[in-house]
Amino acid sequence: MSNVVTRFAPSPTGFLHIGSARTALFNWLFARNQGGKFLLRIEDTDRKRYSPEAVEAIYDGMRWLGLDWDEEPISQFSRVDRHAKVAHELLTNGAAYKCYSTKEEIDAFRTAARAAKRPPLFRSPWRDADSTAPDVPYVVRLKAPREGETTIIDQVQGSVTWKNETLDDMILLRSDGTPTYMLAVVVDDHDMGVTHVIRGDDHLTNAARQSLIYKGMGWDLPIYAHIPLIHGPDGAKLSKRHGALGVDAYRDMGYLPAAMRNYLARLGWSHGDDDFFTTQQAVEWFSLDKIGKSPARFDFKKLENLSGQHIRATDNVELLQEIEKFVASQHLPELTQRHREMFISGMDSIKERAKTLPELMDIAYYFLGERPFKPDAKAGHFMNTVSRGMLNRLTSRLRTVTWSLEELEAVIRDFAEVEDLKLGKVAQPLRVALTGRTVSPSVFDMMVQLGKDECIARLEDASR
RNA sequence: GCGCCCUUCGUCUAUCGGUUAGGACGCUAGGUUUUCAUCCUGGAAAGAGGGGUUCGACUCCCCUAGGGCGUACCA
Repeated sequence: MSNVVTRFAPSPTGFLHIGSARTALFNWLFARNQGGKFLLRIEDTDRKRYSPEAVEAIYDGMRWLGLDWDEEPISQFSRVDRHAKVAHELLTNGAAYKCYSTKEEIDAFRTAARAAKRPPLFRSPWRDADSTAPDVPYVVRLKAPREGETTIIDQVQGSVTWKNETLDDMILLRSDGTPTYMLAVVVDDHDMGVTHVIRGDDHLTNAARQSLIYKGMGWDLPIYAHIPLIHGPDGAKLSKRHGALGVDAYRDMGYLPAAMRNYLARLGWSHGDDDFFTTQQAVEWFSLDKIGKSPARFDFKKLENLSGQHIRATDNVELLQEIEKFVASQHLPELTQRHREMFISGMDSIKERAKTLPELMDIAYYFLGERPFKPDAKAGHFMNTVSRGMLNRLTSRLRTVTWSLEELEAVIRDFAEVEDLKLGKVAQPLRVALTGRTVSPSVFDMMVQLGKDECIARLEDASR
């Protein structure tokens, strides 16, 4: 095992955001590719928003996506004492200072700065003051350098430089003594031994600011990789109005986790011209330098196509397991043993007709449903006195058939010839009689699978 | 406002100075076919704009435009 350690650090917002899921996937792929560790940390310091259910939702999403993590997840909130300790160390070694400015003073400063067209970065008067200070609440601020520049070497963004005058003295510890996100992230990443920070590029500026904390503590910087965000189909930031935001929504729509991983990985990362690949291949191929810098738009059509390809490529027994998981997650009636057997025997012909699990189940209606199979609106057009008569004659012939695929096909083709009909003219009413629908797998395949008794019974239902 | 990032077919992308700019999704014209799919064959479709550098730029540099992110005692 290498020393690579990556982490995924979501806030428990109630669901696993699809964009976060991709970030998690990249961290997971990199760790697995390197033979390192992939850790999970829940950023639950905002207690107003915290709930155990929200944390569970993150785990659920991760499990569904098949992103397994190493070691126990870390609760950021549980580490507040450690964060405060680091803040005080920073205070002691002069890398931070106590700031007694009130919110009102800060607001006034910003308003004035804006009016004077100066940067609204707050310049605390306490930065260079004596530590002999009033006995009132204070915040701990980082004493950020005001001269020179800070450069972040990023595996995706390249070398990015900021003038230090554009970086502020950010707050490390709030006036109530709790740590801010900026401090907590740095301390946790360091303590967890994180070697590679792979996260959304909305954090790029934060990397520069956070690097100053590392410097203040004399810690080594992790390797950064800021990946571009995912946008909606219209190019705008992915939001509620684009629909499906959480990975649970994709599970509910019946996409295969493998397809999801494939699609998400391909959004912003490439391996030559490969579009369709297994998770194992993605793990083998993954590298940070093949991640692009521009944001990608979410394309449902492509996801759907990939989902269909994965369904077709999945082993039948495995696919049945996916169906059962889906059925359970949607609280649908459990499959019976007969259903399972029918799925296995008919899978080859139904799986090439479906792009999602619900579609798969819809096509399986011919054995999931129960007799009698009443024709739906479209199918009804195929049932009339003429077709019923034809079907009756066919039924009598079928009673003497031994029901092998070859014989069935031969008999029905011969029957069509005798009736002076094209095969389709026989097959379509037959399909309707057997399934009540105009769309289904091959009638020959279905008949063999359903068995003679069942088919004859359905034909008799239809003749009434 | 300031800072940083981005810009190849409608979409995801390949290309790492020299290609008829390739693939995939989608679209489209056919073929296979008992329906629907699958599958097969073909087609339309791109370097944001303007300057440089160079024998030669999609590729390197600058400017413009457009988009994104950041600029909190949120994370």
